Amino acid sequence: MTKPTESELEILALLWELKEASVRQIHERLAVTKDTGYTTTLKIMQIMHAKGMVTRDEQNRSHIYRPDTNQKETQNSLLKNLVKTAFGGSAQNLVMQALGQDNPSKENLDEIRAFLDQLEQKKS
Amino acid sequence: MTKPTESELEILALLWELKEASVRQIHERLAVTKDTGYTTTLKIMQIMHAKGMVTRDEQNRSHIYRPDTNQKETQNSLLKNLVKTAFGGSAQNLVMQALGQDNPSKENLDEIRAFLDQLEQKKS
DNA sequence: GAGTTAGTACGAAAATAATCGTATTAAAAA
DNA sequence: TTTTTAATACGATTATTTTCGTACTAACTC
Repeated sequence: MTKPTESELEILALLWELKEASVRQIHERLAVTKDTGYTTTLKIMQIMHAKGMVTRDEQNRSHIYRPDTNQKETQNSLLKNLVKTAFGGSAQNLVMQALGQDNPSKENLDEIRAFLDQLEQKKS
Repeated sequence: MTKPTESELEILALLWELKEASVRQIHERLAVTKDTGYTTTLKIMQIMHAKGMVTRDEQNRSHIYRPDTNQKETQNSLLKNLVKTAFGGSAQNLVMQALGQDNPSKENLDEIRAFLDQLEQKKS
């Protein structure tokens, strides 16, 4: 599992969200926040396809792409890398930093608490 | 504040940890896990210096480098970026994923709970 | 003092990633 | 049927990052 580049990751995240999409759809989402040409998006998606990160349905003229990269695995590997390189190896440090920055709602907080309880259950 | 590259980040993290270090020291730490030449490490640290990410004491023949990049700010910006690109914008998602992967101890869990309570306090 | 070692400086090459222009063509519209 | 539109393919350029070789020199050793 090779690490996606920054651009690839942006596209992958959209595919995870949308389940499937054409180049045009992806491009329009990207274009909201990023000033990039259509053929650039196309090219990157073609590269992703060549790398096996996505599959595509070529039945129709407009190809439909689907992610073929495990979301959780990829996220974990990125997290692991970030913990290692930027947080001196401490995942807890990262977690607190992320929480502190996010300003979560009461509901979010409770949800995280529930999640913590659940983790603790598993340990026994 | 420009985003450090992957290699720069590795070095920066070591400097955050050590407070100060020579190129040799950094290189020896890096060499444990990474197969890279001494002058490569040197060059990257020179670039970091040129960018103002680190300061250095040139009094002695062997220069001593110190981080001149805010650790928390850098971490936050990296987190924010990761949340955006890989976690569909949900910091909570990232937090849970990180926790689930980390398998934290009872003590860690309690510490995080305390931190959550503290966050909630601040809101009122 | 001569030679060796261990540093820095720095240009340039190599590797990787991102961008875009142009050719081609299928499908839709006129 | 002709024209226009919208899609893919893909080479080539540009930008960025990493790597390394070589020159130079201060300090240490003999």
